[in-house]
Amino acid sequence: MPARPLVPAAGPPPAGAEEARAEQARLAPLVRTDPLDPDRVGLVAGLDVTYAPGDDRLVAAAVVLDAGTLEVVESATAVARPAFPYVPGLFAFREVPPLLDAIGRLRTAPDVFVCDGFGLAHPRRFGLACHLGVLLDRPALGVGKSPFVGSAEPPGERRGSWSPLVDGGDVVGRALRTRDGVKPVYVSVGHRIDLDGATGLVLRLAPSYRLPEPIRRADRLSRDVLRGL
DNA sequence: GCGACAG
DNA sequence: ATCTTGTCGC
Repeated sequence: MPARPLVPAAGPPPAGAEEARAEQARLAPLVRTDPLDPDRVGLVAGLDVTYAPGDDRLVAAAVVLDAGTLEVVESATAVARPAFPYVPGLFAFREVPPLLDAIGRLRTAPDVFVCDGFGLAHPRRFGLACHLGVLLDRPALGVGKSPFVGSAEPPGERRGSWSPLVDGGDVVGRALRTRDGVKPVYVSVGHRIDLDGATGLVLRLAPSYRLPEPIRRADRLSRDVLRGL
């Protein structure tokens, strides 16, 4: 028998918001928070999607990097049309299908998936990073550029400082300073990783810029491919 | 009821 | 997300 494929077969998209929320409720209990040592991570995949200004085309990119050297090992892209509108809280239904498409074209199996968005820092505790992580059943984390839910005190000005992101009494993530004096990023657990592990890994992946290198690479690649269409 | 709301 | 140049600061 063949091994379980890295990427599961895509089902039909939800017919509407109600159906999408039901899907989230069904999958959310599957999220696991496991300790993960950032220093034991070998390969990471950065994920991002770029949208065409005029028409409804989009490009999803997955770029695999060596977590130690931050060198690109491999990358893949997928061109698609969004199968779901943008609705805050249902973001994953828009981006997960094309991202799975791109991930399915990789020949390596990354240890951790780094998503442009949130995981548990979500109104129903099931953001993009949780959704993708659960479908793949692989470790995943989310990095957002602005807070989505909850609030956090400004972390210290030095790189590495962080403060808890709290929503409804839950710690759902961290505001993390990746560069001295620069606006923090917001880190949250996606799946099979804990908040300490996610924080440590993001710091390791962002030695010189605000955003982790895997996300920067995926962002650049998806833009470049879209420009060439 | 009103405003806010990842990308 | 996307439409967009130069400019200030390290």
